Amino acid sequence: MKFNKELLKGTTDMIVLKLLSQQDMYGYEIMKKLKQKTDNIFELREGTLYPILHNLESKKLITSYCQPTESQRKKIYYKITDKGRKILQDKEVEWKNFSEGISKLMGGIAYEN
Amino acid sequence: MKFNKELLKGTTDMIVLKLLSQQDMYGYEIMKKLKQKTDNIFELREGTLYPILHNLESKKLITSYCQPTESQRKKIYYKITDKGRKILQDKEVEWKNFSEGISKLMGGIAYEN
DNA sequence: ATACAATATATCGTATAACAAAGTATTATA
DNA sequence: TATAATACTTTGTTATACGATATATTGTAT
Repeated sequence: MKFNKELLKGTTDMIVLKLLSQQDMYGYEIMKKLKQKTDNIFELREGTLYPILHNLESKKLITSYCQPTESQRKKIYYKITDKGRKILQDKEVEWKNFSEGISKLMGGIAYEN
Repeated sequence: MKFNKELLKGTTDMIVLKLLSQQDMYGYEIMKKLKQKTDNIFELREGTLYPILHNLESKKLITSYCQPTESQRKKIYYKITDKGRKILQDKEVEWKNFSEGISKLMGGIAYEN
């Protein structure tokens, strides 16, 4: 990643919920999709993503199911819930407030006090 | 504050350096200035700010001095160094990359995959 | 005059969260 | 047939913001 990983804190739930709001996905797919969508700028590692998914599920913001398949490979699909979409909206507003605040601070003209 | 405090992580050094790039200030003044400049949206508490100032000073990004005064009150003024200004620029670029990445993800149109 | 709020700095313990690393197992490829 | 990629899990580490508490000075209200 091209930035301090600390910056990511507080945004991961929003990112995962957003991706799942567009389509159901399994964990590994989310990792790949995030990298691909952001030209490798954003990345969530296994040790970060899977605990997040378990946590979101425990809060009923997403649900999981196993796609019926002929292979032995375990794939756990996740689907965003109505509650999840609501929380996603809240988090988007929160992010907007925060990033606009930073912009105001950082983009501020030198003479303003 | 009107947002998840986790969002602040990774941005505090940048914020403090930015404020000090505009004028020398003492700790308490920085706290007040930040609140005032952002209409109470942003806030750094003592337990956050003072350790940050000590840390930035240990890294030579800021220096401190005591303004000569008739009062007994201890006020430690901080001044950004050339190194501090350089690091501030780096952090601003980092923030730009990060926030643009989030925008791309969150503002993305639903049909894009 | 006297209590209380605001100013000013400091530090310790706590909580959260992202990551690295290591582990297990399946499927595809060289 | 070994290796890489896929797929999920868990444990320990690290960074960092905060709450709480402490100390002391200065200003204000009763």
